[in-house]
Amino acid sequence: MDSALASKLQHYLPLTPEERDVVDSLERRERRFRSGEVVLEEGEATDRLYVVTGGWLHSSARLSSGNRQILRFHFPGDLMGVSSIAWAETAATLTAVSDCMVSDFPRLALARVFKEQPRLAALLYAVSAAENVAMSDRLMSLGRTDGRTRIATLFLDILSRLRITDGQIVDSFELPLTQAEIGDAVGLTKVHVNRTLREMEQAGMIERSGKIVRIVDEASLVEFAGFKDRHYRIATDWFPPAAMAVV
Amino acid sequence: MDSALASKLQHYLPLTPEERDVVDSLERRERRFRSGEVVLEEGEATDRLYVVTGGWLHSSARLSSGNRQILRFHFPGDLMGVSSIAWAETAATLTAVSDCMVSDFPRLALARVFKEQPRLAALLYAVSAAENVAMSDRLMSLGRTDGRTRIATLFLDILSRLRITDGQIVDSFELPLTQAEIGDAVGLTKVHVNRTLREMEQAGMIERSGKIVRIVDEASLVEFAGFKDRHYRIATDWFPPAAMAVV
DNA sequence: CGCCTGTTTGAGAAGACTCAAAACGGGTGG
DNA sequence: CCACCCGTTTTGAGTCTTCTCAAACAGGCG
Repeated sequence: MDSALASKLQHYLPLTPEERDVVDSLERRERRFRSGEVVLEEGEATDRLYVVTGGWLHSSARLSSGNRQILRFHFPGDLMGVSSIAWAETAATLTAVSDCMVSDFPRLALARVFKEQPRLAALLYAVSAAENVAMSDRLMSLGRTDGRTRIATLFLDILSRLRITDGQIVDSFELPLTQAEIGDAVGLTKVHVNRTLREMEQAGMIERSGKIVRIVDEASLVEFAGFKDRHYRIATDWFPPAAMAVV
Repeated sequence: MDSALASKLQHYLPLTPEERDVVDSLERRERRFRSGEVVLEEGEATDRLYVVTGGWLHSSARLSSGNRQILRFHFPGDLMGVSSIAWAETAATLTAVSDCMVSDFPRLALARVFKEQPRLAALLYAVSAAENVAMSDRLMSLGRTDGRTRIATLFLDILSRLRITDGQIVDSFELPLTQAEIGDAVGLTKVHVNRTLREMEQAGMIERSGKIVRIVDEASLVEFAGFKDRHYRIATDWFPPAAMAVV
């Protein structure tokens, strides 16, 4: 019954009942996808946005060379397919990483949010700004650090984002990605990912068994990778007041 | 007298007089910076946003290793320092690339936009979404392509963004960047940038004289780099109607 | 003229890539 | 319960791109 988007937004700001209603109305049409299934293909025409309500997905794009870059991972509460806000064609392919649930709504529905719930609109804008900064962090990671640091950063990012919706998680998590996929995310080949993971394990940074990854000493890995958590908090003090209830 | 932000936004959507007033009110405090000057330092506390009203700037961040990554270039009409929407501390350093003009306003001023001009707020959101996609493109570029392609992509991006405000520009532009700065933008060393530029020149992709760069055959360079222009158009058809004038 | 910043060139090293093949592991059908 | 299969992980060897260190070379400015 709990809307995933609402619960993510509530993490930042307690919503009024009216705001909740509006958010909930964006999550009516829910669909289930199996691990590996494609929700939306790059280049497809769409005017819809997608919300993760359970599981993981990623968005990726493909180069003419055939290489693929994974652009982002999406966790419960995340808004996906944001490019359809600005264009009629999707910019990235959405693929289910694990079995997952996704609901979608037409971008037209956002008009109501902007018109009737300015505070909620401001929150969406702030979340988008935060995502922009998180993207910048990844840019730094790919442009200016070596393989080991890139993978460390990826793991820390996943860990911190899983924690937003799952308070249980302490120092390990299940990573439903192949090494080839990790490579597509951090800009390395699968072969090099393998060697690097191995090195990191030997160096005592991580432990692996099956698909479970354990971060041995998070604080020092954060230090090593220069990791910054961009999702935990955002400023809400400048927002306009919530709309009055129409009584 | 023409507000730079307004004129960029008008490029996407004709603004009502009321909308224009609100936008113009964000550009009152204008300051001048000389090439190389720092407008805002990474980590500094701020609650302000910045608008480029003339010239170029870039935002960058520094790794503990001392390496720097240039995250974005900013042209007239661009909103900078967007991280202050979400946090009290700046995430990136803003530096003037050329002599330039910048105006700034407190993030609190955005509240009025969201409250009174929902259509304008939607436009800002859509622009932010488009920037997110542009950032994804750069991620692909750094993660999955070689030096030559990265530099080609950078040049094409600059060219197309300069054209938005300067219709004159055809196939060449002044590049006020050192090779070290180009390297910081595309994730290469200055030495390698030098060699790559030289190669590109020999291959007949570009011509250089002083700070002027000429793209010899734009269409085939676009093809070569898989470049996509993310700034020219955005969809506005889902926006809520403009607020009525209060008479 | 000399200095400073930026560009160019050289040479060797390192990180990451390619191609290739072997080992592993979980799932399926006999 | 075993044998087989397929996708994934691991390992090996050689290559290429990019980096580092270093020094020479412009060009503008006081």
